[in-house]
Amino acid sequence: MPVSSKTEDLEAFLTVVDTGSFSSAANLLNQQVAKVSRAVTRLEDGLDVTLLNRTTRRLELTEEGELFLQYARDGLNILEKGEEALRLLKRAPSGKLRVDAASPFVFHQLAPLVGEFREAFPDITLDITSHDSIIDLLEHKTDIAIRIGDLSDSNLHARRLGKSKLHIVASPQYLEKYPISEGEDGISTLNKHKLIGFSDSPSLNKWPLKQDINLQYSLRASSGETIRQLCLAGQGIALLSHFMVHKDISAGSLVALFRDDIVSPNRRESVQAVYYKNGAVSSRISAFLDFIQPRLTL
Amino acid sequence: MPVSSKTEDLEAFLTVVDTGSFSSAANLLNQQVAKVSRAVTRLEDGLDVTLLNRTTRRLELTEEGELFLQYARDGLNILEKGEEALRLLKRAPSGKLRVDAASPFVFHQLAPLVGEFREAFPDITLDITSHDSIIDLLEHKTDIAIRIGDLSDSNLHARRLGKSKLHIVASPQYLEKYPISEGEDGISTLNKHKLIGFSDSPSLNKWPLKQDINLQYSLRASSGETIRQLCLAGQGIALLSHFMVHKDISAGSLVALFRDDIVSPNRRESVQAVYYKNGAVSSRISAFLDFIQPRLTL
DNA sequence: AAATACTTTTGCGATATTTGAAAATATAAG
DNA sequence: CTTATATTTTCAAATATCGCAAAAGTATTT
Repeated sequence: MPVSSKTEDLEAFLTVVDTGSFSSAANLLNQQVAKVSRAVTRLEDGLDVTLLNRTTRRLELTEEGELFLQYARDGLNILEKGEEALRLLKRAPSGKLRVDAASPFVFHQLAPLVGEFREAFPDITLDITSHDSIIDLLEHKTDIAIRIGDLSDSNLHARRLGKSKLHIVASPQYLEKYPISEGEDGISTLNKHKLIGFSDSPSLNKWPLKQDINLQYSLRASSGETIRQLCLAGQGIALLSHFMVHKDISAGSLVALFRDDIVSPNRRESVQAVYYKNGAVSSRISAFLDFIQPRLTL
Repeated sequence: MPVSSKTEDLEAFLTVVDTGSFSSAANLLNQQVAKVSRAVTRLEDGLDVTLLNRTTRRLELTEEGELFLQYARDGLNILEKGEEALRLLKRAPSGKLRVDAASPFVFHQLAPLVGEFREAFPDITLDITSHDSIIDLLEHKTDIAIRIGDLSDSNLHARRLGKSKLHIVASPQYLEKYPISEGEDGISTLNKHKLIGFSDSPSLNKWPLKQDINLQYSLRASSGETIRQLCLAGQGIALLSHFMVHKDISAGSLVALFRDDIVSPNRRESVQAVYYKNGAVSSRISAFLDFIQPRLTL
């Protein structure tokens, strides 16, 4: 049997009992007296009992009212506690948070932030996973996936964390051995070089060049991190995201080839976080994203 | 802080969790799927939290949903128990029932029924009171007042129990000593007789005579029962309700004077029960009235 | 890829409920 | 009887809800 009483009406009933009158209850609830009156009447009609015997001067609980009052109080208190628990949960995020991202992103971006994040949110248990391909969030009980590049349509919510520039890089050692012109003409000589590409990822192998060149890779790897290592080891030229190589470039262990205006000027991969969201975003999720977004170097 | 969740929405949420899908929940609740969907969405919006991560194929409680589920279940269960308690209370009436009636009515009508009533409703504790004047039900915590004659307007509900004929009576001993003509002419001689009237009750002293005679009482009493005793003792002629004297008349200890057509033919006092009623009538009240009404001899 | 089968969500007109303000009604006190 | 105060009712306008159908999402099969 379903519960017929509405919480609003129960609330009104309890307040009337507590304050001893409809008008003071209305005052306390910041409502019209008429509304309170109607609420109690509706409650009584729904329950098919008289809860309060009332005149304009007096108010008395009937025996039925007395009986029901206890239940109404307890029931509402519990619901109220439930709502309060949710509010607390939002205020001080806690629980398990599973984040999935490509391993290079974890390695270069997420891992360095973990320590600080855990200090800020000690009640959140992080679980960082890396999968080769795009995963199903529900199936892997994953709260957030960080994806680079275009999203396939889905009913997930996405939040853009930023854009990462793409660099064409090689090590100084490689370049010393196999020099390449830094000018526009250098691009057309690319296929004469040792190029390193991604296994099974046509999109990542499409370099942002003005000229449409069908690049020939003499070396492939499935992980961007492997490709970076190969570059550092002087194995060739590769296209890698800024977030993976900016330190190497600063340190001089990798060199970024070509000026922006020679390759397609605005070639940037967008970095996005996707997550389920029906109503509000879980506090864990927003805490995490709010935390990392300003700290990322994309 | 008031509870924002509506019981209907909570109910939908719980059913969805229990059945594992919106459509089966809708089926169980005999509602449209759309309604269930909207209910859960409304709940989530109100709480500003995502309770269920759902696709068309899968359904999973979020951590927040898991947390809130417990409270929602408990809260609704308690409210449900409250409503069930009220239903039980109605089905098997119990508790205190305070009935007020004029003492003659108690004496002649109610008292003889008490035994049987208590057998039928062993959980009802009867408290029968008699007050001289019309009482305030709330003030005396009285559930039912039985009143004879016209009611003054009030916001009480009234239920007519029947009408009681009025008899002009005297004892055979009195009549032997002071004979009176049974015909129409006898009425005009009334003021030569010893008449017994009510103290302080003009209405009860207005006899239902065709002729408008200003009756002179040589004896008065405030209680109808006292007047009856005085009549039985041969102290004079009085006007009394059928319910008070029908046994005396049957037994021959009192004589009803004048035929109906000689006094005003339809002079009957209505006997009514009054009680507070906002929504439904308390089960005690209706049990009592349902019980006594067919058993009264008015 | 496209078709299919099933589930949830959304759009929308029709219907029902709720609302605020004022008027009406009820009660107790002067 | 009047007054002061409290509750209920009335009524039109604003909101919300409902049921249906269409749309969108998801996973499996063709």
